[in-house]
Amino acid sequence: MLLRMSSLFLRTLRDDPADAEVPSHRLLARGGYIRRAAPGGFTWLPLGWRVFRNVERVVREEMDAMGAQEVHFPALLPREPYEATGRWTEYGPNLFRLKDRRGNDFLLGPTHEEMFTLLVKDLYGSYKDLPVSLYQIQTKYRDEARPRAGLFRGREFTMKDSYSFDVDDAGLDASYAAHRAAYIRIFDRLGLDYVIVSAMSGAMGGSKSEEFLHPTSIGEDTFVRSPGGYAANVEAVSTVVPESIPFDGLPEAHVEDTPDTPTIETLVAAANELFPEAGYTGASTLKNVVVTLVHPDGTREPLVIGLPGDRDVDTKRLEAQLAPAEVEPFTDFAAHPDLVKGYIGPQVLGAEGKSGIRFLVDPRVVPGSRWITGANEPGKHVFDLVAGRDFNWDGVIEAAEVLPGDPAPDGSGPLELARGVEMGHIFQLGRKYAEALDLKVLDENGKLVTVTMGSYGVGVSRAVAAIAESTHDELGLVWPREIAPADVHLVATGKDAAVFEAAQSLAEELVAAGLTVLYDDRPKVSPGVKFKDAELLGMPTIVTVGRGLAEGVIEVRDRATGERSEVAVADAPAAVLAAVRG
RNA sequence: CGGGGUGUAGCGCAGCUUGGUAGCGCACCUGCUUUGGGAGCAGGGGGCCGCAGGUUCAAAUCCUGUCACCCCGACCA
Repeated sequence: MLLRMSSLFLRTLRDDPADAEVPSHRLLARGGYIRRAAPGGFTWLPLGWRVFRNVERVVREEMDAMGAQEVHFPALLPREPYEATGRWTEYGPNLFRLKDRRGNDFLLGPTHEEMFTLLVKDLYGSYKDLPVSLYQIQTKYRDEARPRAGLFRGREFTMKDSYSFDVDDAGLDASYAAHRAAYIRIFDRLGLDYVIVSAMSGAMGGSKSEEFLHPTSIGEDTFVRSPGGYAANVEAVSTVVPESIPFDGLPEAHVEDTPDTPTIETLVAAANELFPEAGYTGASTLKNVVVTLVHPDGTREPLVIGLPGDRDVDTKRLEAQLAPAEVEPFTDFAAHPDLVKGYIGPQVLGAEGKSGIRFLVDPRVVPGSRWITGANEPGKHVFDLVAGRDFNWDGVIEAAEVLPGDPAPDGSGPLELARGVEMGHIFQLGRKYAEALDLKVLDENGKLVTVTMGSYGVGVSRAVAAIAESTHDELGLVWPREIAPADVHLVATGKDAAVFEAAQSLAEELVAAGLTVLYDDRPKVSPGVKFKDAELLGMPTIVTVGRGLAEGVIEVRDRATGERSEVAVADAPAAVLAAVRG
């Protein structure tokens, strides 16, 4: 394949687009790879589309290799299947909903669990048909509140999604493992750094879920890792629970005046003034955070979270625990006189308490632990309030923020926090969708059994952005060979006809050998412009035919390392092929 | 969802305070010169000044609304 710059549909920009913040977005726009077409939607230009298809090809090859079969659904889907699983409403405002001319409801698919489940139900009915894994590479639509960072978070994007169908849990484990291995191969081939982290498992009851995160400072997900190899999404981190303490010998609770202590800092200062020998810290206090739970059916319920005062509630962790309910700030103190703003204490909380308000505590609140907390009276706090003796709770919740240095739950050392972007997600769905949509097969005894499923996704368009983000340098893009839009960027400089003839014949030889060559054959363009463009566009090998030709040499340069060498014209094709094929 | 900022040619920006012919650089076209690190000179084409209302003899400019984009925040008991 020969791409001639003189006729390629391409215009590079000298200045960064003002709305592009992250490097990948800036460089992809400047290099003429993508063009913004709508809020959260991009047009792929010829070079960009070549990169996109290369990523897609890697994904497709690995999915095929693991035995998954490719299908293709419409993006425009009817309401009914999504109604059956509750997601028509549960998905909320992120779902693009529309009506046809007769007034029937449709949606633009944000993900396709329902459709795959129904497809298998349509065609298969026996355990002998299973296992089967199906996938598609599809345009997905999510009405994001705030599309961001170019291709990283759009409202239209491309995802490879696959679904496994098995008759039993052992089968699901095998399908899950096969996908996991395929994903490792995919991200290795794409040249993307990744960390496999355990994702939410709690709320879905033991089902397994892992995310492939690409570590980057612009990432939207926070994850943790330990020196001993533990890695998890911050939402999935479980707290190391301290030992319970016997009540014997613990002091009695006592109420103290603590005026003007609206924050934990001021409260700790006041406490240490009252009892200088105690050495109180934020972790000695129990703060009781009120939120409003909004259930999917619209009912609202106040909920109090009790947690050590040195930690804030992590909204993402909280919501992950409470899903599908959503959390909103609590404002309605007027309707709940038992809640004394700023001085809420657990004595009035819980199903058994005076207020009857549900009270969940952090796992660190174990029986026998002693706390300074609100006395349910303005200006007063209670000290030495003992959990399990002086107050009780309705349950335990992992809602406190995870802090650097917290112990890893598997004992592998202190945790560090890092940011990442989700590139892939593998998930044991279990029987949720199969049950909702009644996907059953006959087993070997002729009995109907519900199929168990997994769902697995890779962000294809996002991977393009992540690769650009992770490999660029100050001059421009630096594509890994596997996904570069061309193998070689061949630059002809000067105005000498001999240069263009030599470059042309080299280009033809390389193309004949199977390479894709991006040939800068533009006449009357100065060398500086051509070199800058070559660096911006980021082909892995840059070959220059120019002033060296008089001495019978051309220059071969590696975009990533900057290494350059001169080779004799006659040896050039072989030298370039060697560089490209490593 | 809240706060702040910005919308003027393909890209980057000025003009708006004080209403009166829409400008600059890059890119694009023509000619001449130049050709190893984003060339020079001369000439040229390209604008619903985000959109919709309003005020005015007259609106890019003032007012109202709306949409979009960018940034920050999302709870502090």
